[in-house]
Amino acid sequence: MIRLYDTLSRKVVELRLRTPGEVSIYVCGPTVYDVPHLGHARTALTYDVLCRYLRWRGLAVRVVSNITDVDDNIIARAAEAGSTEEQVAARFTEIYVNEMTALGVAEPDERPHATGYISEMIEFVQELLDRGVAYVIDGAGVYFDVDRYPDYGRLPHRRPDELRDSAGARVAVDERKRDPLDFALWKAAKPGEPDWESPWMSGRPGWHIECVAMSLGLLGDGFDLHGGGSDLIFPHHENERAEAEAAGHRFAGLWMHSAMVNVGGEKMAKSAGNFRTLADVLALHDPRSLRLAMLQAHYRSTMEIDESVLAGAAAGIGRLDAFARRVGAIGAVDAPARTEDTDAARGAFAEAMDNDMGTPGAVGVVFELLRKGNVALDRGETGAAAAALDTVCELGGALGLRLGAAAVHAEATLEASPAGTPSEAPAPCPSSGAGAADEGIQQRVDERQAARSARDYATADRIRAGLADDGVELEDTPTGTIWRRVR
RNA sequence: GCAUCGGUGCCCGAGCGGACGAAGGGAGCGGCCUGCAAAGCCGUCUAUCGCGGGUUCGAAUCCCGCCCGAUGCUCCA
Repeated sequence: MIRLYDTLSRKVVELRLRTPGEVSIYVCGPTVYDVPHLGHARTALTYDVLCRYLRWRGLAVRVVSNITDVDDNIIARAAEAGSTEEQVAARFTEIYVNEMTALGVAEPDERPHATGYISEMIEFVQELLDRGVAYVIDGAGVYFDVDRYPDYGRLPHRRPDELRDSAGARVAVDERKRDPLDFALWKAAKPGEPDWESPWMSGRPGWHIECVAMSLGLLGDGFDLHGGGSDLIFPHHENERAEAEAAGHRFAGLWMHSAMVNVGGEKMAKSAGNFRTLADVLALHDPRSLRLAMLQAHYRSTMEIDESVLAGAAAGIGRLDAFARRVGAIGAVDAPARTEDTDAARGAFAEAMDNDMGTPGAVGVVFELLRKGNVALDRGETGAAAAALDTVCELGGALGLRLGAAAVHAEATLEASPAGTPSEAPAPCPSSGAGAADEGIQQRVDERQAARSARDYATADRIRAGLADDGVELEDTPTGTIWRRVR
């Protein structure tokens, strides 16, 4: 039974599916007016891991994640850059998608753009107007009438009067609104702003209606799970919920929110001067290191990211890869499909993940199995080691961690038996092989081996040092020397 | 101010009434293995679980108070 924390009920509840075996998920994507930062990475990674795990559990997952490409920030950005809103949105959408791909975040099944759903939004606003839960203010926009939705405030767990007290505290309230809490479904366009025709006035959609139209439009009423960053709980998600339900639609079955990333003890934000772009991190680190670092914290706890955290995770990735190399170096062996250790690991892994996506525990399980695999290898129990590697790869894969991304070169594996043997590592695991450019290196490795055999360690060490200068690292194993590029 | 979440070893970070004699990762140190490295293994630093009360046969886990921090109430992932 898969259980997740539901923001609405504030409880860890069973994930109930609208259709058995199929999970429908909507994740709020970015507003594309700037480059992605670590917070976007954490949110994307959280739901990427959720989907991968659900698929590993045998469920069919359909995930929709939008791109908000009409918004005040985009308009402001276009104005200051002297370009159009379309250009700004297109540029940052491309960057976002590229960086998510680099991060290893799987493409959602659908990535709708808000601008592609304007007519659906207009219909939806009309539906709300027809039901009398929205009203038009001439020249300003169409507003949702919060008083007509008695459940308002349940998601953020605030009573409307509490919310009302702070509404307008920092934002000027249009006094023509019936209630300060009322929010825009449709905004009248100011001169020069992008706009669409509507039955009320030319303008553009409000933020919340965009997600309602896209989620309900693509996934249908009562889809299973709605996710996003915790900073979206209010007002965005609450307003989405109000709009959808007030229009008579059953909305999300479960609300999931991932926590924020802090830098230097504070929420990362441009205004705090601690803004870290994803590109900055990706330029310095293996994307898997960022993923591991985030996996090692629970998705609901605020986490701190700094160089030491990243470096620590990088070392962990190094161990994972080293294990794959060691096992790879022994070549093909008869590996049992399962052992006591792999069965136990699978069980513990699922147990951790089923319990509100306990990735830190799940990662712990993977590392424990890795250690057992290494012990088996040290003992010469190659079958058990290979079985452990298979499972480490499989479980790592369910978390989006691929092993052995760096090329590994080993004579032993070059001579290994044909593909398809039982011990052959599954797809995400390392494959080896030497390209033409590597022949020179292999030759030097062979020369060093010859020197070692002749006990001419001075020569052997000189060759090794030379290779190190060229960015090639060696590891002597019982089955031969393996080498890899470290830069 | 109101609300929510959190304070666990040198660092990150799980656990959330009994299997905790507190996972896992990282850093340091010692040992084993290795011609030497690398990789690996073992050990260690390494835990009065923010402070003070209480409930309980039993509390890191529940309750009360206090201190500290972050977040939300505002565009925000």
